[in-house]
Amino acid sequence: MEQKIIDLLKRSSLSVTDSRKKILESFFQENSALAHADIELHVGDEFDRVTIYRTLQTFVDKGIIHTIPTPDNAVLYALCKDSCSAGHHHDNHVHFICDNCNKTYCLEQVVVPSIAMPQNFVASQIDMVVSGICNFCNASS
Amino acid sequence: MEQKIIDLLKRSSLSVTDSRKKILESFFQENSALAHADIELHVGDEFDRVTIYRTLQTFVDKGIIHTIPTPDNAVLYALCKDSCSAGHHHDNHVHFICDNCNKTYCLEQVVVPSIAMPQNFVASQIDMVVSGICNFCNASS
DNA sequence: TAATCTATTGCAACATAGTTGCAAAACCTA
DNA sequence: TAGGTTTTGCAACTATGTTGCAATAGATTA
Repeated sequence: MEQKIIDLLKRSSLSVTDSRKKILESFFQENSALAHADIELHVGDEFDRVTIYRTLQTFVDKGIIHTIPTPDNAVLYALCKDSCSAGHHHDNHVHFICDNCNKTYCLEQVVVPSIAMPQNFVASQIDMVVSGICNFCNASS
Repeated sequence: MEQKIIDLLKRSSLSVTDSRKKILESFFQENSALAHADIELHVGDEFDRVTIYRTLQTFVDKGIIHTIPTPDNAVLYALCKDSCSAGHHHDNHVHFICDNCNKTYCLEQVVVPSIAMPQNFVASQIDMVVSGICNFCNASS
């Protein structure tokens, strides 16, 4: 784990610092998307609020994580797959928000469908967010 | 215009007040989605910030407007079509954000496609936000 | 592994967005 | 137009996010 995280940071040409390691660890431990507040909880008061904001921004810039738009306008972050690179995200998958447990997942295997646009509209990016009940909540009820 | 707005308010069993009229007017004048800040600009300092927040919330509750999730997590509001009613929105259309003029439109004629969900995931709502260049910006370049 | 240079962090202060309680004002009904 | 009810404005507060700058930690090279 520790080594995997260090490798990822080096591969992204980022210096390996305690806060970056701890924050990345949060993402590897949870397999769902995290809000800034979730991360603050996870790392405790070991690091400054500002550091977390800046670290998340750095990770987004480097293509390590991507943001997810949600209907209630909370900012969520999730790990990118390997195909993402700095400044060029490939997260064309659907995001799923569970109304029950409130977790957000990347449905890597569900690709956003292409749609027909009206005359003279040109699409460059499509975000698709589905809400409902996730597999874990369905299984446990 | 004035009468159309008053009718809409009465139909929604809301009392007809100056702020509600002025805020609805903003939506009818602009045919794109509006952020809280846009509305504040439009109505000037005639009404309190808090009143605008509360009025928008009331309109959402009554099915007069709906919110639009955006990739940069700004809250946008747009008029609902007649098929919307209190507590029950039918805005299953695609939303479009222009990267050039930065306006957001409801593409009423483009319906969100249904997608196949993975085992045990059940979808109840789908939001689809497309960004790119709108017809107006394409035509004028 | 010590010296140095650069990148990162923490602090403080600030900016913006949104919420709540309560008294005053506006609206609706009869 | 008098009454009760709803809406508004004000003030204060919370949450969220940003910026500049000095101190610190990480990386590099000898």
